[in-house]
Parts: sequence; C-alpha cells; structure tokens
Amino acid sequence: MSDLLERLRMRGWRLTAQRRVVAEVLDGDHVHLTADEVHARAVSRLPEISRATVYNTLGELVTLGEVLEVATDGRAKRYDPNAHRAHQHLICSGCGAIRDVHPLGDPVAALPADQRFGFTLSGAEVTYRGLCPDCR
Amino acid sequence: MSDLLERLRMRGWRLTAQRRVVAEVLDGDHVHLTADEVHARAVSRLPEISRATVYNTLGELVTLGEVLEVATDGRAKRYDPNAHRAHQHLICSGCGAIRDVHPLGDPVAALPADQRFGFTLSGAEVTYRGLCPDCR
DNA sequence: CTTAGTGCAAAGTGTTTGCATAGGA
DNA sequence: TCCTATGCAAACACTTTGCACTAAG
Repeated sequence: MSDLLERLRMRGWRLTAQRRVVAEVLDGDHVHLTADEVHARAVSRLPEISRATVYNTLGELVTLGEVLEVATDGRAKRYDPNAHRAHQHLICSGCGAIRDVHPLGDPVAALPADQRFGFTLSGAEVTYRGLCPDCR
Repeated sequence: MSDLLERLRMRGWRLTAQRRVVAEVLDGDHVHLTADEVHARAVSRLPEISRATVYNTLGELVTLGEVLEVATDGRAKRYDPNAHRAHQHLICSGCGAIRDVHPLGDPVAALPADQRFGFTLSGAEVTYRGLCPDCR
C-alpha cells in the first residue's frame, strides 16, 4: 500500500506531517471520503491539522492528477485515490455506498461519430445506480 | 413544445404563475440550466419570483421525476427537462457546454455479473468528456 | 535562509427553511 | 373557503481565501 505517498515523493512533492496524514487517510481501495471525513480521520492522527489545509491538499492532489473528485450528486464531493487505474463507480441508491467497478470494453467506444458533435473525446465516467444487498 | 407543462397539468399539479414560468424556462432540448440561471430567466418574465420558489419548484420537479438533476462536478447542479427520454451527456472540458447524446447499447449491460457485488442495478449515467469544436 | 505550507477566521457559493401572507381550486 | 405555494430573510452546508507564522529543503 501507500503507492500514493510513494508517487508523491517521487514527484518532488514537499512533504509535511499534514500532507502525509492526508495521503495516508486516502490510501486504499474503495475509499471515497468527503473532505470532512478526511479531516476527521486526519485529526485523530494529527490533532492540530486544520480543515483549510485538508481542502488545500485535496485540491492539490486533484490538480496533480493523483486523486479523483467524484460528484456523487449528494451534498459533498468525495475523493478517490485510484486516479491511476481506470474504473467506474457503482452507487447504492439506499445508503450511498460506493464500490469501484470495471465494466467490459471502453465506454467511449459506445458513442457513435454522429453523436460526437465535433468534440474530441478524452474519456467517459460511468455511474451505475442500484441497491446493495443490505438495502434490498 | 411544452410537453412538460402538459404533463404536469395532467398530473394535477397546482399551477401558479411562478411554476408555469419555471416550467417554460426549462422546456426544450439541450437545456441544462443551473438554479440561478433558471431564476434569472424566470425573473425576466415574472419580476417578483423569488429564488426560494425556484429552488422549491425545481426540487419538486425532480421528485416528480419530470426533471433530472445533473451534477456536472463544477459548482452548481444543472437541471435537465428530458427525464422522460433516456440520454447521456457530453461535456466540454473547456467551456462547460453540455450536449445530450445517445450512445449505442445499454450501458448497464457492460457491467459483468462479478462486478455487481450483489447490487440490483437500476440504471447508469454516462458523462463523456472532451473538447468542443470552439475550444479545440 | 528562502520559499512554500499551515492555521485561523472570515468571506463566498449554492441551497434550504420558518413563518406570515397571498392566491389557486 | 381552505389549503398550498410564495416571498423574504435568515440559517445552513460546503469550500475558498487573506494573512501572519512556521517549518521543509
């Protein structure tokens, strides 16, 4: 684990206690925390970390392309550390749980030329909706 | 046009000047306005309409299933009046323009059984990203 | 030593709500 | 008439920013 910290170090990211804690909290599979949840977990390891720093750090990680912002259309954005591995999301309409999933084929291929309106496509995000076993 | 108003009337929706104006503003293809844009356009037809009423009305239309909420992951949510006709979105990474598109096949079919984690799928939203002719 | 990161608190957005009043059915 | 929708303003949730201070490299 901690590919994330590894990669950041290699990119010459200035490492501070706060940043390390944020990266550690985010690390893992099927992790999709809100900024506030990241802050809460960070505080338990480093009590003096401020919300602003968490927001700033998350924003930076997104800009660096190391973390993905997921707008789940509920209230707050969620942050996904698996920016490097292509995947899509499956969200439970009941409890809001999120799983990373890997559909067959490239979603982009499903959009025919006459539906591209002259756009140059760079990718596609797919959000599957359904009910998880617990909510059903 | 104005299928929307038509349908609402038939569902026994209490019709007021404010609600009619909101429905009229939303009507059409490739319409994806933010709540604030809806309010701005509504004001030009009915100066005394309030922001709260626009929000309440939009929320209601979403609950009724007549309008779709689209979280484009920029700041504000957008509202799409074509809830009745299945479609996906193509968004320009440059200017944020949104087009309704119709991909081939059912996106849900692309998710294999072993990637469904016991969920009962109800649908999928696809957001294609790219650059429009103007931004390229 | 220099520059960039941090904490704090305040300001910004976008959205929701409580309550008295107006107006549709 | 009755009951719901409206307007207003205040409350809210989430996020960003300005500034002085601290610490990494």
